[in-house]
Order: sequence, then C-alpha cells, then structure tokens
Amino acid sequence: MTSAPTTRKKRANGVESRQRILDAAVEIAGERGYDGTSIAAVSAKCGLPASSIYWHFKDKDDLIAAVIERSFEAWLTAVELPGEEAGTPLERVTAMAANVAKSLVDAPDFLRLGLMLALERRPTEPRGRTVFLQVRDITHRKIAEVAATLFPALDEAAVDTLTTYAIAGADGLFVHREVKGDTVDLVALFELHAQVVHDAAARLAKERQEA
Amino acid sequence: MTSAPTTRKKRANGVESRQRILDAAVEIAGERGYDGTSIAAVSAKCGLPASSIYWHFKDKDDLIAAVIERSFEAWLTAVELPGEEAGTPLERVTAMAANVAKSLVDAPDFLRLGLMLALERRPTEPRGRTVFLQVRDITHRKIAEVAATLFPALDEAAVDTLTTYAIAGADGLFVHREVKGDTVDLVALFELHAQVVHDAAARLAKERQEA
Amino acid sequence: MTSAPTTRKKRANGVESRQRILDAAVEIAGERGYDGTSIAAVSAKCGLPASSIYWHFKDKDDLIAAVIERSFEAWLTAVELPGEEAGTPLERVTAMAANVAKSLVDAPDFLRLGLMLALERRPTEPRGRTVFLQVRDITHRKIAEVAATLFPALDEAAVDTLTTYAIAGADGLFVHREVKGDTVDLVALFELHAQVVHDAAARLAKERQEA
Amino acid sequence: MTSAPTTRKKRANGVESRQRILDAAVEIAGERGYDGTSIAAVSAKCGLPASSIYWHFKDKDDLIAAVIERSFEAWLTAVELPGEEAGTPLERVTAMAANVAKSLVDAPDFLRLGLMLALERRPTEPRGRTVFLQVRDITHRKIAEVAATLFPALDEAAVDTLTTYAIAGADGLFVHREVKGDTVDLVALFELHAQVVHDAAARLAKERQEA
DNA sequence: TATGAATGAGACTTCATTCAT
DNA sequence: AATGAATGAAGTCTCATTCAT
Repeated sequence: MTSAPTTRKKRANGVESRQRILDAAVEIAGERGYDGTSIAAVSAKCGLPASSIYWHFKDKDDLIAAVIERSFEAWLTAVELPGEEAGTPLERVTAMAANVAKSLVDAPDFLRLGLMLALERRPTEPRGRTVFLQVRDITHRKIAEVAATLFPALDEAAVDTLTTYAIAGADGLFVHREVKGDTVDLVALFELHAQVVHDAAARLAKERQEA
Repeated sequence: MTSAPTTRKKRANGVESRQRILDAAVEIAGERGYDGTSIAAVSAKCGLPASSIYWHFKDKDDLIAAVIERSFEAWLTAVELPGEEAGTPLERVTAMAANVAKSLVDAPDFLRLGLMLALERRPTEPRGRTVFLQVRDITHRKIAEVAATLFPALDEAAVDTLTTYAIAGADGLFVHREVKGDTVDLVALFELHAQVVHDAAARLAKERQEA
Repeated sequence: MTSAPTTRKKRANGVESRQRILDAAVEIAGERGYDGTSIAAVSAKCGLPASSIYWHFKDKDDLIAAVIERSFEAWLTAVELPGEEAGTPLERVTAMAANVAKSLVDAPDFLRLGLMLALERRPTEPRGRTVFLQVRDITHRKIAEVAATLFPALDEAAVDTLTTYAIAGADGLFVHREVKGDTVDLVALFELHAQVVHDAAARLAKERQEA
Repeated sequence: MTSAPTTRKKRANGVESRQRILDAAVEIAGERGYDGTSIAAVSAKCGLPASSIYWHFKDKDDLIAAVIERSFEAWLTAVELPGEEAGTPLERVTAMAANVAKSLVDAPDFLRLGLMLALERRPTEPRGRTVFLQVRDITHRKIAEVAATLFPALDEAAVDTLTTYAIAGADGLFVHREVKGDTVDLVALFELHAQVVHDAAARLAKERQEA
C-alpha cells in the first residue's frame, strides 16, 4: 500500500484561493466600502477561513488595494478602447462614451468602491485609495491624449480642463444611475455627455483662439 | 452668598447638547462615512458620554439621519438662491452655479456624507441614505422648475434630463475637488459647467423642435 | 381672566402613579424575572419616566419587593378561603385545591415571579426573594393549621411534611401548566392532587400510629 | 535543551477550551439564570477572553442551549436507571425515586436552570428553553413507559396523568429543597412521593375499571 | 499551502441610578 | 409630585490580527 494521498480533492492551489478571496472581496467592498468590509464577511463569502486570507494578503489594507488593482484591470479590458478608428471627432467621442457606459453598467464595483474611497478622509490614507487615485490619473492622462488628438486646437490647459470635466460628468452620471437604479439608461446619458463635451471643446478652442 | 450660578455639575440643557452632538457628528460622518463614524468618536469630540448621545438619538442610524437633515437645511440657507434677478439665462445659470460652488467649498460635509451614503448598498438601508435621496429629489425638482422657466422651449422630459445632467456634473466636479484638494478652483469649473449646460439646453431645444 | 390652572389634566396623583408603576412591573417581572425586568421597560409600559419610578421606589430591589407584596395580597384575596365550611375532609381539601388552582390560572404572575426568584442564587439576595419566601412560610403555616384540624391524627412533624408535600405538588403542577399552556386543566390536576394528599394524610396517620 | 513541552503561550486545544467554557457557564447559569449569566462572568470563571467564547459558540443563546444539552446528558448518566431489576412495583418506584433525588442533590444545576428557563416568557424564546422542554418531554415519555409496565391496568391517558403528576411532584420538591437548603432530606421526600404516586396509580386503575 | 484557535480592542447599546429643576 | 437630562458601568458581540501546527 503505497500511501497515496487519498484526501487530495482540494490540493492546495494558491492562485485559485487568491482569486476566490478577491472575488468575494470585490463584491463586498463594492457594496459596503472600506469600513463596511470585514474580513469575516469576506471569509464567509469565499469559504476560506479568515486566517487564510492573511496568508494571501498582508492585512485588510493590502486586500482592498488588491481589489482596486484587479478590478481596475478588469474594467480596462472591458472598455476595449476603439483604437485609431476612423470617424469624426464627435463619432469617436460618442463611441468611447458608450463603451465606458456599458462597462460601468456591467461591472460597477470598481468605480463604486473607488468613489467611496476617494470621498473618505481618514487620518492614515488606505493604500486602496492611493491606488485608485493613481489609476484615475492614468486614465485622465490617456483621455487627455485622445482629446489632444481629436481637438488639436486646444492647448494643454484646455485639454486638461476638458478631460477633468469629461471625467466629472461620467462620475456624476454613474452616481445618478447607482441611486436611481436599472431604469436609468446610462448609455443614452453618456452619449449626451459626449456631445456636450464635444461642443465644449469647440467653445474652448474658439476662446483660446480669440485670446 | 448671593445665588451665583454655580453650575454645579453641568446644568441640563437638552437643546444645546443636541446641537453639540450634531456638530461633532457632522464633522466625523462627513469625513468618514457611516461605518467610520463611531459613537465613541462623536462622544469624544462633543464631550458628552456615549450614553448621553442615546438620550438624544434612538440609535446611530437616527443620529446620522439627523445629521443629514440638519446639514441639508444649513446648506440650503447657505446657497442663497438669487431669486428673480434679471439677466440673460446664461447669466442667471452662471450666477447660480457660482453660488452652489461656493456653498460646497464652505460646507462640503453634507454632500460628501450624502454621496458616500448614496453609493453604499447595504442589506438594510440606513435612514440617513433615504433622507439624503429625498432631499436630493427635492433639489432636483427645484432646479427643474428654474430650468423650465429659463428654457421655455424644453418639454418636461428634456427639462428632466437637463436637470439630471446638471446635478451629475455638480456631483462629479465636487468629487474632483475632494480628490484634488484646495487648489482646484471649483467656482471656475462650475461656471464652465453652467455654460455647457446652457449650450446643452439650446441643443435639446433644437432637437425637440426638429422632431 | 382669573388665571385658572388650565393645564391640570394630570394633577399630581401619587397613589395612582404608584399603582400604574406596579401594574407595569408585575407584568414584566412576572414574565421575565428579576434581571429581565429593566426600569426602562417598566417606564415604557406605564408611561412614566424612569426618574419617576425612583421617586416612588428607592431602587429596583425595592420595586420588585413591592411587586411581590402587592401581588401576594391580590392573590390571597383571590383565593377566597372557604372558611369553616362543612363537609368531609376530602371535600374540603378538594374545594380548597380547586380555589387555589383557579386563582393561579387567573393571576399566575405572583407565583411565576416568586418561583423564579426562589430558584436564583445570587451573592446578595434580592429583597423580593426574601419577601416571597416569607409569604410562602406564612402560607405554609396557614395550610398546616387547616391540615391539623382536618387530620387530627397527625402529629406536628407529619402535618409539616404533608403541608410541604401539598405545596410542592401545587408548585410543580403550576410549572407544568406554565410549560404546557392553556390546554392544561389545572383545576382537574389540583383535584387529583387533593385526593392524593388526602390519601397521604391517612397513610401518614397510620404510620405514626404504628410507630 | 531537549524538546520540553514549553507551552509557549497556550497551545490551541479546542475541545478542552469548549469544556472549560461550558463548565463555567453551567455553574453561573445554574445559579443566575439566562439574564443573570453574563459572558464576562463566564469569561472570568473559565479564564478565556470573551471573544474566545464566541469562537466556540455563536452567541449567548447558543452557549446556554449547549449548557442545557450537556448538563442533561450528565444528569441522565448520573441517574443510572435501575434497568429491569426485580421487586414489587412499589419497591421499584421507590428505588427510582431515590436515585433521581440523589442525582438532583449532586447536580442541581441542570434542573434549576431548566426550571428558570421554563418559567420565563420572553418575546423570542431562548433556544435553551426549547431544548429543556424537549428533553423534559423525552423524560416524560421514558417514565410513562415504565409506568405502563408497572401498572398495566392503566390506560394511556391515566399513565400520562400519573407521569405528569410524578414529574410535577419532583419539580416541586426540588424547589422546596432549593429554598430550604441542605437540611431538607430530598431522598426521604422523594420516597414519600413514590409511595403516594404508587397509591395514586392504584386509585386511578380502580377508577378506570369502574368506569 | 493553509487553518483552528485565540485575543485585546473596540463596536453599539442598555443598565440602574442621580440630580437639578 | 414629578421629570428631562445626564452618566459610568456593564451588556453582547465583532473587529483585525496572530500564531502554532
């Protein structure tokens, strides 16, 4: 009898466990925020004991930061940026906006958690907040690049303002949908937003030109 | 010994105590949200023992709801709506936006807490969230009334969309300032927002006309 | 306008307030026992503030003791001892048992609370417990007197044992009814108990005689 | 340094800890009842921190229920039912009664706590009460079986009444001893009870026969 | 790779009681 | 005769985290 490990149904699989923990954590943190996310709740949802969570993550802060990182990456791939497609600036802006709206409807946890983290002010900032603000800045820069291409008449400051305004509108419309529920047609609102931002770009260009 | 007000221990003064508790709570809750606001922290900040807080408020939920109610009223009076002032629609929209921006810079606790509550999804909704959403709806209605007056060409649905968009932009820009700090010129951004919304009104009016 | 005291609807009435407090307290304490009876609960049930309860009673211990006292007296008058009625010993014992059973069905709070107090062992005995045990001893003595009359063959020790046994049976049957609910016919069980005790008296008399 | 069992802090030993908690809890709850049993007191008596108690038991209700369960089992084994011993019915009933009396003198916590739970009426019934009433019913059934064997002339209803009466007497006599203290000879009282119940069985049999 | 058990700190809330009015 | 307000102690329970295995 060569002692074959008979109880090997669940042979230790670190990667899978880590995913299960993150899956549970993103759901809870996306709904309840930092303080509302207890290790015990994550443990209950993923089926692993709390101590196992601490094997995979240094502490709660580390877990939340990982949640933000992973869910941002998932969101990024979901947005499927339309690359250098053809079309008028308005068409391209509208297409991008629709894509973003769809991604936010499909996976709202990332932005919901991120905004909650962003709004909080605590004595020692959670790393998850820092990470969220970083990826937010990255996003800002990417959008600014596209804006600079689409509206070459704008100087750098104008592009920055326009991008800020575009992101703010997106955030606000997202909050609106979170509050009002599924009946809100986020895609339609984002398309309106795209048009409005497009018009604003033209206005800013003219103002710069005149000055 | 002429009856000097000896203030033996601490003369009972319900109204003042209630205010002190709310003052402490609005500050903490505005920074930390629902879960981050511990009764012990409020107690420490207002000087009254935790058990005294429970004389004035049924429970934490009741306290947070009262915080929302009072800070909304304070915010309302701070906005000082410009009444029936004269001027073009653009001038009037811009003036209102500037007023709102200033009020949000001066007293951001109301909206910060409100947005945090709005984003959370917990099994049993805190009463504070309900209250926030209600006063938000009231605000929406008031703005819609003004919009209907300023842009008579818009039908009801267009006014509603425009109002939603205006509020969303305000929320998003507020978040931007919360994230980026005091260097952000919220008044300038709100003035841009006013112009953009004004243009959007014209666009919506034309669309309705053509259809 | 002779300043008539218009707000005199509830002119201070100490006696009535005391009754209201006791009414509330007997109900709660009869259901929940000493620890389970909070001043706040009594206050809520009787409508008077907690501080008013302390005007009428020194402390919680005093209140519970008063509850025992008053409910014992109420129980005593409810039992309506059949005095020197005629009949065989068995008939008289049976009639008494039926009376007691009815009184316990109508107002079980006294005995329920009393038994809970009796069973508890706490470092400093509540005065209510002392009072209950005292009235219990009084009751024991009264029953012993009747027993000595009805069964003259019994010596003092036998009368005491018989009385103890009679009371124990009553207690136990009361517990049974409390546990099993209204469907239990307590009067029938007490009538059986009367017969059994009656037979036991004969047995004890014979034993004494033989010894 | 040969690997002496250093017992670094305190080696985790779930089973033993659980026992220690239950040992402490049965003592306190047996003396003070449900409300009188504070987790802090149990913690102090067993040496484990309060939070550790919550590792082993879901909540206080769960702990008390476990106390009832374990102490009932302990009591059951202590009673050492005399099986199919020979003897007249009276002898056998008397032997059983004496055994029960001894077990109650040795370990009164189970019944004391059980009766306190049984007497309480609270809005949401503690699980411990339910458990106690269940084991009580089981006991009732076991006794009824024996009674049916010993007194074959009795029909089912008579056996049930007799069993109810036997248990009630036991409860009442137990209460008497709890109140009056160690000087009470519980075994003697239970032997009297056995005789009396035996006589009652004969009486009931005759009644049934005549009817 | 994982986990059962433990733990101190702190969460919310209720407690009995007091005191000035 | 009564009460609004206050208060320290204690209640149950959850928290994030650690550690030996």
